[in-house]
Amino acid sequence: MNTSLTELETYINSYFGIQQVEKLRKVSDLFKLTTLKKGDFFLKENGRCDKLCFVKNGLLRIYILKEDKEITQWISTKGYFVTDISGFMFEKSSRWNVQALVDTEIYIIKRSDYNKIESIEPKWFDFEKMFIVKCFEMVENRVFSHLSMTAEERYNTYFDMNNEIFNQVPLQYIASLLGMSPETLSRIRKKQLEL
Amino acid sequence: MNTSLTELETYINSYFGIQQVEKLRKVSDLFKLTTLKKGDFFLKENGRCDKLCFVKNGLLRIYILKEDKEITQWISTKGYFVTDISGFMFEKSSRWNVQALVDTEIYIIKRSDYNKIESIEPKWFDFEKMFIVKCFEMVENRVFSHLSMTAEERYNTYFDMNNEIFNQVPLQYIASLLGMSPETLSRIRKKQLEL
DNA sequence: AAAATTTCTTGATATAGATCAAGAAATTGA
DNA sequence: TCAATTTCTTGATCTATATCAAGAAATTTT
Repeated sequence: MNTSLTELETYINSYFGIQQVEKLRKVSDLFKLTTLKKGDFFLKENGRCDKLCFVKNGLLRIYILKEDKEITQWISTKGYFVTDISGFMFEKSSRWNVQALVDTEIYIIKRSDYNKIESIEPKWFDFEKMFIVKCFEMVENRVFSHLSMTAEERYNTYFDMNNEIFNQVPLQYIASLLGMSPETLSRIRKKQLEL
Repeated sequence: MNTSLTELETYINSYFGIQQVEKLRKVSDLFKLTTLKKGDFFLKENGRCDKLCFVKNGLLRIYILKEDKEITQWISTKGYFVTDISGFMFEKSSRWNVQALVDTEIYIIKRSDYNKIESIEPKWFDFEKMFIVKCFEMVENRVFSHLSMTAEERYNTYFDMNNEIFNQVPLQYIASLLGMSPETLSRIRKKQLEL
């Protein structure tokens, strides 16, 4: 592997395992760079879900409206692949809203182009499967954190992995994603400062 | 599709989408029927994880020991496929314990045989991917339930989908899986009876 | 840069759910 | 079938976290 890979190629390599430079180029050419302004949506609840994106920079919030409350399921930073995976894979409409929290650059691939990848890389199915399994594992860990940790422990774990977003994102969203109220998050953070 | 399919074939058909009777027979022949006595383990934490099983009847509990407490991640009933998915796929050791809660009949497939399926059914990768995506969706829903529901709401949702296991399983395990104490579960159930 | 809006913090209070303890009920096993 | 063990229930109490409210701080808009 030489060093002339683009950022996107590097991520495709590391997430999906494609090795050959030529294939990486062909696959990454299927992605189109787009800019979302703060507040713009990549996906809307119940809307079409025929694309996947990769965050080049900026922040995307995945959330849903439930009984007049916004529940933030996740916040994706630079380097994440984002879509409503089951909407995308099963050609259903999106369950989630995906909205830019700040001006955000994303590489978008349409489903029709996504489906071409297997002809570029025959091992694609295998790579893709492994990728989805990793996603599964990550979500499974989140369930586990709710079965076995306090709010403060969940905060600490999340903070250790994601500290760079705390000065960019309204904390209320992080509170929601961690399953606690904004006030509780605020108090936990205060307590941590005092130590 | 005729009606002479075995139970296992029927499940493989409905979970993975394989249609042809001949292929279903070949795939299901890779599974070996085994009986676990109550208390026997299918997988052990940190043990080998080179097999997947399908529950013919009985109950398997997936759990982990954390700081002297058993955290029950899931209970699988008849019709579930069970393994430590990331251990199985990535050839790592198992993260979970999987133990029979009652005498349980399972069909076991070894990883080496599992890997033969793609030669029987060329579309296997696709079916398998869809299956994993469904698993992902299910776990994602569980996360969402912890972000947006009370203990009682989680109980109700779970009960509606799984009421048949409530008279077979120690309730403490169900409490753990729902992320609440046994006492809380007991009180919620009492309250529901009173309505 | 001031006004308007949104977000965050903090205190007071409420409450869901945890913990502890003990007896009741159910299950297992000799 | 009776004793031993495990599980469940219930009450009392405690605690983590939610809610409400109001002012402070930060951000956005004009």
